[in-house]
Amino acid sequence: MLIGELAHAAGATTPTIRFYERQQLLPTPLRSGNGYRDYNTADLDRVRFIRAAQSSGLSLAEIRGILDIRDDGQPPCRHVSDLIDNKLAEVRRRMAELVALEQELQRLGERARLLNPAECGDSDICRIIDTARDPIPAP
Amino acid sequence: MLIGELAHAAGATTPTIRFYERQQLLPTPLRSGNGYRDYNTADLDRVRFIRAAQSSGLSLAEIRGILDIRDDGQPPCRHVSDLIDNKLAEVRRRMAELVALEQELQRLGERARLLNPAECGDSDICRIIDTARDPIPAP
DNA sequence: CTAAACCATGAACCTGGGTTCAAGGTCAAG
DNA sequence: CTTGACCTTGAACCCAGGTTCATGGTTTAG
Repeated sequence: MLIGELAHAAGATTPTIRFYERQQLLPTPLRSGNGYRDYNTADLDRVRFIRAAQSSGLSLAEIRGILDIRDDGQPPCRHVSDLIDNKLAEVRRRMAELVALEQELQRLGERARLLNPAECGDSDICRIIDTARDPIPAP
Repeated sequence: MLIGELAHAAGATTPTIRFYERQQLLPTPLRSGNGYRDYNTADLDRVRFIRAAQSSGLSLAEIRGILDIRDDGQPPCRHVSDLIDNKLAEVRRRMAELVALEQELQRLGERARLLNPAECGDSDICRIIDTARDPIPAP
């Protein structure tokens, strides 16, 4: 299989495959007589695995950790399971941050609606965002 | 005010203040006789504004947009209001992505619990993540 | 025979928001 | 008069996950 075929079949691009090789995510491939990389279905499975793991939020470094265990001849189940638990906790932390950010933005949006542009003096940069002189004129 | 005092008062570091200056977020400051940057309270307000806007999820480029309008003598209310609305939509998109990711990770976590490591052959990389040969042995 | 469509390599570049480094000037206290 | 804590500059570096570029070889269709 040529590199372009591999890339296409796995939903990646040719430079990305070479990049994965440099990052030790893919083994040094065989070469055809003309010097072209020659891939097999195991390589395709591997790239597909990388993309699947990536779409589950794993970083390339974490994926390499899994592949290294596999290449060592061991089942990576335990490691993967821990990785998933940690990632889930991380996703939940990030979601909590986004909820807080959403609330903050909603607060700012309401301020923007209550605030009369004509009342914005030159002394502040933006009374919507600036919380220093906080109070808003009573309606 | 010295740069270190400004940084400290605004909750930033000295290199960050210089960085903001390079990024045109802060005007070229006055210099004291010894060549030191000399800041006033308007500068402090400005840095505080930048930090407040950043903590509401605005990028430095967006913040510069607001400051440019201000420096132009106009009230940036309308622009800021739009920015906030867009940012809110973006945060909600990102949250939806994270919810999907959370579900995916939960699914993988359950798979990990159902899957018997002893059954993981050498033929796959990791049956928890790999969805190719999906079915899991009935309990 | 030539043009298109592949492939090869190494190196540089991108985003964002800074941090770190190297080499040197300034100023107050002890 | 020296030590330490400031300040100055430009340039390089960090993270991740690639993309882009320059230059050149190979193969296939017309």
